[in-house]
Amino acid sequence: MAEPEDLTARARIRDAAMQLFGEHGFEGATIRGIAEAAGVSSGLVRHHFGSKQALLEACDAHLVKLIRRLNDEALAGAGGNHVAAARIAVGPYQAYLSRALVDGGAAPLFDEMVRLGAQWLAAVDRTRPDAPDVAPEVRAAVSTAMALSITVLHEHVSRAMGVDVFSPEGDVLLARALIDLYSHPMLSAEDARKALDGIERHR
Amino acid sequence: MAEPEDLTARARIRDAAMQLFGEHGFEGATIRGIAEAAGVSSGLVRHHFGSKQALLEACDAHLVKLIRRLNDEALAGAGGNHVAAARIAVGPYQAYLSRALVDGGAAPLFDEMVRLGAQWLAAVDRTRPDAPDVAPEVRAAVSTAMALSITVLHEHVSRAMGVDVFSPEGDVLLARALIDLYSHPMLSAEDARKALDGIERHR
DNA sequence: GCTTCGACTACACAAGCGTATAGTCTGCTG
DNA sequence: CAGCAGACTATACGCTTGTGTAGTCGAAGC
Repeated sequence: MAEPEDLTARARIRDAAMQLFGEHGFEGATIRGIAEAAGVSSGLVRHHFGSKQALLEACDAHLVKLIRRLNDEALAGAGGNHVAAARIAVGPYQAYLSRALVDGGAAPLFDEMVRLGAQWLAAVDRTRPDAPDVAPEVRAAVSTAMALSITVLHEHVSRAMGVDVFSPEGDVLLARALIDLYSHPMLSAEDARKALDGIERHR
Repeated sequence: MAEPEDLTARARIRDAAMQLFGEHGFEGATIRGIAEAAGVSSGLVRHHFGSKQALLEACDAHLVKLIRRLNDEALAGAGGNHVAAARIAVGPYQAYLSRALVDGGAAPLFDEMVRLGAQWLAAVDRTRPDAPDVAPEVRAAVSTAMALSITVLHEHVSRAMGVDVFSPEGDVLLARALIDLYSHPMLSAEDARKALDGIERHR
């Protein structure tokens, strides 16, 4: 990322807003605080973005653009390893992503990730012996949420793991844990059948 | 749950606070709004809880007590089916749970869920052929986060699934999706080995 | 050289916030 | 009956908030 002093004031305000929105939430962050963090007057924030709500929307749009670019890069580069997808490095914007998802502002972003996940799922399904029990988009929705959970709950995951998941050591440990979890089914075939029977009986 | 008019004013205030904190976040919710939702004056909120911060802490404590009770019931009743654990029905408090987790207030709650998950994981490990690659507490942390992701991101999961995950139909669909996902490894043994080699090489 | 326009600041304003205080009402205790 | 404690309300006080307005400054265009 560029040095702060190299960015235009508009970009500096947006970056500061994403950090403070992520830290304190939309209501918790103040225009004056954002302006100070960006090194400008509070009036300039209004001059460039019009209102606090519009500033938030600009941040959302910026995040979508950013993630889309990261997605394209990852798709072109790593060849679509989905273990990496669970460790999305949105750099300094993780907190903002979490807030946006919980506040409900990141809906288009989530939907796009589901679309990407469904694509990959369809590829895996072709090499699968038994027919899946539920529609691909449903499984894609659930596994997308699970992939995002590491980012959204990174604070708690880090505390429970004893290492910051976004540090180099934490990243390696997390990757190994994900590989282990993803390569070992938590339910045996008979357990799955029993669980399904339980659902049918329950209805 | 009891009817609102049967509860003491203190309990009504706490319930209203949990709903509004969950809906609008800590800063977004107002004491006056909470008081109105509870049908009392704003002064009474202060009389019972002292401050907004203390009210939040009382809500956190109430949630911990509530989840602990639900956990005990589920453990005693269903026999420890962990598919059910991913569909924690915290009733009308789902939104509050999500906020608390993202705001960082629900740390003890998350930790307790990890402890419970680790316990169950240890049981599964005993019937596992190969030795796990990473420590149980790490895997427990990751799978706890994944289990919670459905609740935290329920809005997005529901939208992507086309059904509200907390409705009866959505619950069944979600359960079947989880059983399918949990009984089919996303990574084959060789894929896992390749991924692990990739990590080693990368270091 | 004068005008124009956009970046930018300083200051003012009304509204809403959490908090504080004074007081009322009710039921219990001696 | 008096006294008191606790639930509860009404109202007020600073303070911060988002927003609005007036004005400065510097560069580009004619």
